[in-house]
Amino acid sequence: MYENIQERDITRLLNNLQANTIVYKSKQTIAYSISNRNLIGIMEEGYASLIRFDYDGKRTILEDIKPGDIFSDMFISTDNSELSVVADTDCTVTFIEYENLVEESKTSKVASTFMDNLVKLISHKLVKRNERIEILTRRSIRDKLLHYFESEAKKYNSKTFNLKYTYTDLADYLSVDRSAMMRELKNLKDDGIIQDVNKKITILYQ
Amino acid sequence: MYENIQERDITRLLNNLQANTIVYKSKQTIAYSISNRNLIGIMEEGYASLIRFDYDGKRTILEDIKPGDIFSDMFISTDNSELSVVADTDCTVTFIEYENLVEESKTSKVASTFMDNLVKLISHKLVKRNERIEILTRRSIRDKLLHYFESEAKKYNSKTFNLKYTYTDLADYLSVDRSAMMRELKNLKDDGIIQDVNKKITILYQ
DNA sequence: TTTTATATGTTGCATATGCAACAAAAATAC
DNA sequence: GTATTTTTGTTGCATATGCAACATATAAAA
Repeated sequence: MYENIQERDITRLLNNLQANTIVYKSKQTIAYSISNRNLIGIMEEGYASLIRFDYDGKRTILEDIKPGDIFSDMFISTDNSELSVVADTDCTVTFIEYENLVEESKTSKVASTFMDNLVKLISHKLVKRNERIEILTRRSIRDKLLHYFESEAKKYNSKTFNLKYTYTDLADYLSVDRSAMMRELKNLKDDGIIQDVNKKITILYQ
Repeated sequence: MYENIQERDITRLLNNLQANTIVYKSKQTIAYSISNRNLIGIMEEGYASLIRFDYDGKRTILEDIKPGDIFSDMFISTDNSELSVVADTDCTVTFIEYENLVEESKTSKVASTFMDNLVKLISHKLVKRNERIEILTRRSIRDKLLHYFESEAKKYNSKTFNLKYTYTDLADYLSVDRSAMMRELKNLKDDGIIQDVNKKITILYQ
């Protein structure tokens, strides 16, 4: 979020924007704090997840939030307020008001660069969502798994990579029944299409 | 895209940004023109769709582009280049280079407002993607249909509304087999959960 | 108009997948 | 260290759903 901005300019900008920094403990819910209006949270330290909790207890991971990432109620539909940001580790978050940033950007080059970074981060989120949709639109669990594996392989530029999710979380991400996914994973191994030595996946074809 | 900007300011800004306007015929593919780098297309007139074509001929509508909407290669993953923007009607599109806009925004208030609008439009896209994911993560066709219907009902603030998709396109949007969807639609009608008088849907419960 | 293309509506069939219900292993908390 | 929670691994069963293959209706093109 602070690309191409000098350390001291960051401090001055955040001051001007009346940013405030809050520390959260692991497993705390951060979302409630941003449920008002047009607040942008910048993850300074720590990791969190954007999660939807279903009426029937099912949960879906929508996004992994890493240091430098942002999150905001601006990106969340008003309808479905069941979305929340949950800290996976202890977190430090800086909040700024978007309208303040816009005002500032009209007179400050630093704030303009900040807006530039903002656009790029949101665009990146959009790309990630498109990838997720890409996977979710596959009709079978096998297809979903293979597409996920292929996109990970492409990302790490290697046919072998470590799963960054537990199987339980992966089933959530792919939005399929976990046991059915485990079964299909076994099928893929039996068919010699992939190798899976505890969460180190290797794609065997081509 | 031009919210809060005066007509004459728009003209001057687009000039400064060396924007160029292209007219497309219905059914033409617009995407190829934007496949270079960081070009933003502003839909001035007409309608288009962001579509993914599968290797096996399946297609998925990712987005409906209306007048005032934007599209860009910035929002599209580099991996999956099978995404394309296809004109549904004759279209007029203005293209600007994002980097030009950023430079301009450092010295021009009008460009800053433009950046503000850009952020809001992309955020809105993100919200739409979240809604799509919200629906796609439902496990059954019935659940997908009901969630789609409920979100439409909420949008129009009425239990009755007209489907804006053909059934074929709706099946694409929900990413399910069309015939299976038709069957489930019939079940929902038979069970007295919805009414469907050619594409005028009414939710009957509550 | 006539022709062609696209959308709607329906059905039989095979099977993929959700669900429930476990046991065992691993990780985390105390 | 022990206790507790979470994750992994597996299976039987019922059925929802993809697929193929139609006929008909509607819309677009000629």
